[in-house]
Amino acid sequence: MESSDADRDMLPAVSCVVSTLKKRPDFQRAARAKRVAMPGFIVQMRKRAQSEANGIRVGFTCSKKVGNAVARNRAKRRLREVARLTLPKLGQDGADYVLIGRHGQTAALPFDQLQQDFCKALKILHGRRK
RNA sequence: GCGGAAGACUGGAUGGCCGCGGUUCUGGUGACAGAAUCGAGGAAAGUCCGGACUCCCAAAAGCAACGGUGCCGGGUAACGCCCGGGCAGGGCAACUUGACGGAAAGCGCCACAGAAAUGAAACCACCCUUGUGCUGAUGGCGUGCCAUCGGGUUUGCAAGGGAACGGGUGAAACGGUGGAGUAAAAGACCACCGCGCCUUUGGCAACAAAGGCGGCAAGGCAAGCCCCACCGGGAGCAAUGCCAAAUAGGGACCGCGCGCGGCGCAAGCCGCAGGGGGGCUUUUCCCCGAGCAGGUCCGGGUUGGCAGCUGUAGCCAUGCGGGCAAUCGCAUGGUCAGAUGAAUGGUCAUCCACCGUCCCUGGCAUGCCAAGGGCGGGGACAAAAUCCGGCUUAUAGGUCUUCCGCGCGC
Repeated sequence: MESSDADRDMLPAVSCVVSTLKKRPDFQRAARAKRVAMPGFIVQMRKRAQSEANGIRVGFTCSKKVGNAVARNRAKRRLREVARLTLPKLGQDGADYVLIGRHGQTAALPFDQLQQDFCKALKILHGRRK
């Protein structure tokens, strides 16, 4: 019982490991792809070629427009938490996601709304790709 | 009690759920999993000074240039920092502010105004002398002019001289006030004050006090150049070292070739000359040119990883001792982030500060204060990036200590 539950949770997690984007060229490629704007953030999504990497990859960007270092760190942490809770269930394998923070709203909006907005944004992106 | 001065501290708390980065241990061939433990600040900020550390310039000394500092003494690894003192401003006081060396080394500037802006000179006014207008007497005649002699008390003009007190200008005018003096006056003279010099005393010193002398000759700006004293080579952890990948424009050696002289068959060696080596000089020392059709070896930029990377000029806690203090010495114990698209959190609940508003109670100088309750808002400035010592700037609110002035009571 427990083991089967664990297996069901583990199997997709193994095939869809969520890793972090670290290279500047990856961000630049994602910036040219499709994007959806929400009140708290902007989401970009790019379908990778198969040879590049495995699993879901996600990156976070908060420019100086967001504020000083404290404000940028807080915005980035909330975006990271949203992605961590949502992407393993709803993300598509082989895609790069980039979340961009916005001045004020990313740190101020209620956390529930941020999550709902992210689900909505993913639905729009995935629907458009078909 | 009110008002003020100086200094120190704090920078929300607790809990639930879900996460992140080191280190150690356990399991596993390994990817990894689990457990334990640690995980931002007083400014982590600005990157403004001083160092440690690393590499580069061939080394040392001197000079020049450039940059910095600038009362004195102490502290420190060092500083432009800190402490104590002096001097000068501010404050009734506690206390506080200060690019605070040199203006008789030199250059430059000081607008406007004013007579004059620095070896002084003299516009108005003042005083003296002389002449004259003027005026008196005598004489002449063309009766209001001329000549001669005299006067200057008052007044006008001119010339020469005295003096630099007064006026006026200015930020500033070759000391200030008073006296005596004179034709009028002036440090020309006298007293006190200021200034300069000398001596003595106190102090390690900056400096202060006292006494004497000089008669005053010496305006400000050095944050304009400058002079004097002291300090400083440059770049910075994206330093620097190592490994791997992928590839050429690079380098070294060999070969051909190569200033002069000597030795030698030759290879080569020695000497001299020349050139190069941080701005210059000296000394010491090092290197040897240009070219290629070749051969062999090494390997740059770039990307990734590892080291540097956190343990010490330490820091923290407690105690003792020296010192007015900054701080120093000793003893014991502890040792506390090391990320790199960058961890140290996300979210929810309750509480504690704080703000706004409403209700009720009390006080009175009738719109304020104090206590209680309800509702709403809501956490200051700001996050390590090689590491230390400082400075500067930002900071909601709260806490504590010492001191000063005023009022009241004893």
